[in-house]
Amino acid sequence: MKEMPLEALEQVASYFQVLAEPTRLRILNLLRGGEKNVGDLALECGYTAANISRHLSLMSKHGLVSREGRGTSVYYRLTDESVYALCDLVCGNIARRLERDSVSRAAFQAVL
Amino acid sequence: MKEMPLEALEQVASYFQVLAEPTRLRILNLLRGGEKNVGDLALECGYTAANISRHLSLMSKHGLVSREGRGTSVYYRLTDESVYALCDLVCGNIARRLERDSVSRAAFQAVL
DNA sequence: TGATTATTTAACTAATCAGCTAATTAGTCA
DNA sequence: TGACTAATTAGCTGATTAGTTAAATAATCA
Repeated sequence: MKEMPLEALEQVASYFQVLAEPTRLRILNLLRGGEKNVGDLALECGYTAANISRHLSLMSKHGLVSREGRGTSVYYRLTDESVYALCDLVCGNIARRLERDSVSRAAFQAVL
Repeated sequence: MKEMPLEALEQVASYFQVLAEPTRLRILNLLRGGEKNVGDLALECGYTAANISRHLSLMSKHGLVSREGRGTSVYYRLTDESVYALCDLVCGNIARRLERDSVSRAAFQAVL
């Protein structure tokens, strides 16, 4: 059994924190289709560009997305696809819990 | 590309939220060694039993840990080990980011 | 240069939450 | 039953943060 130093726990926790927000998950999902700029993401999410920009900035800081300015716009893309593996694991865990709790899985069948 | 319904995003986000806290990660790590009761976990973490109890209650609600009362004590154990797969993926992502940023990986080598 | 558009940052508000202490509940045993 | 121990819950405080609007910063083009 490894002893996790506090600093490592904090880094792992802050990474999970980035994923612990529906709007950021939505942005990541939108980026499955390829890079998009801030304004387009804001429109698709129905939030202000300022808000989306802050979400993207946080995700960029944690290395989930990469930034590239072209013209007056800034395009973001996924740094790598491993984030989807995380989400798939979580979806699996949630589905298993729902199954254990004998609750309808209908809401997640579309996702899995 | 799947369209994630908002409710699903919120459930995934709230699952990540459970993992986005150093004390809860520490508890999960302590439970690698097998079940423990609230008081022992509180001692090992250096927090009050009230605090640890609330963390355990949240994790139990999300199906990460299972509760079993024996005598006057309540023992918690991991529901399954899949949570460690999540943490390993995150550790890998953090390590890769540190590598990209040309920063020392020393802090994580003990963990990987 | 100035005008225009896109993004970022600053400052604010409301909501959430980790920690605490104190009170309450639950289980054991004399 | 009452005394005792363990766990949970209620209520509080300080810190964090997702959203907003407004101001500031880039980048292009006339």
